[in-house]
Amino acid sequence: MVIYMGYSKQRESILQAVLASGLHPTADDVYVSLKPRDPNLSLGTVYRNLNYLESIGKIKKISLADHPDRFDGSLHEHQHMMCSGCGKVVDVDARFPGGAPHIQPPKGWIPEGYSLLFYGKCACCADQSDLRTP
Amino acid sequence: MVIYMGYSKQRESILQAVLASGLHPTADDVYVSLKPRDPNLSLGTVYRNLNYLESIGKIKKISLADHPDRFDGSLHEHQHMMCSGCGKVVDVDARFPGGAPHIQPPKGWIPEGYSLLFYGKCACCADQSDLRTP
DNA sequence: CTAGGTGCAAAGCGTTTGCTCGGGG
DNA sequence: CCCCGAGCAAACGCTTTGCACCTAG
Repeated sequence: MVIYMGYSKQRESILQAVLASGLHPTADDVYVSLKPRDPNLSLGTVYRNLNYLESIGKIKKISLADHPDRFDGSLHEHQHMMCSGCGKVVDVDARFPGGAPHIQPPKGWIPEGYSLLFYGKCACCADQSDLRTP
Repeated sequence: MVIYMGYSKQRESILQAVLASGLHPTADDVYVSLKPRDPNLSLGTVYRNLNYLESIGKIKKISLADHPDRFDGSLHEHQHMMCSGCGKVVDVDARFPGGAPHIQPPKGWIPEGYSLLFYGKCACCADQSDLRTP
């Protein structure tokens, strides 16, 4: 069942790849995972479709400083934590004891939202730091 | 008075340019602002020094999705709001009624911090949207 | 004298885009 | 048939880097 218009085999499998992976794949992750089954697939197509799928709200893009963007098929409100070592991203659910972050917008500005990203070291990158600094 | 070791005229003026500008300049902003007084200055040097100054904690880097990084000479705890139109960044002070954002870190992860960025439309970009969609 | 910084230019990376061809409806 | 979308490769914007020269200490 195709829910959106503008069908193509590639678009379908790119969406499925993001939904299936619980790992917030990068464009290249998606490309690499699909390439074996579809040897003609091109990276440009992956980028185009990921952006398209984001624009129609079927997936979300996670922009990360100094790491390639990642994509997320989970549309419910949640936050992410990124490993500052390897760039891996996991879901976390944040508690805001006093409500969501809020500011007094500067004069003349129209607030649109905020982005909140936690960062830290994942288990395996933490281990590596231990080894390097014994 | 030179507070840090490893002095150079360029490094000094790059630091001063960031401190003097209240506008969270990009590397290129700094380059353009200094070029007239120092025609031999190269963009690579600006990048190198901005990164160096950040690494020793004299300035902070603000990473922004889809816009060049910006640099901030204000070291006190504060937040930023970025215009989704033109990329301009202003300081805002966020109030967290119940304390700063907090999460239960995933098993094995070592939390390091978080980044919080508000976004919206600045006065002049908001005006332009009004004109385009009357 | 020498350690480190500069200037320059080229390369790097992730991402986007122009063009032509192909396949779905 | 027609049009959207794929494939390919080149271009893009920002940033980093290799190398030879220069400069502060």
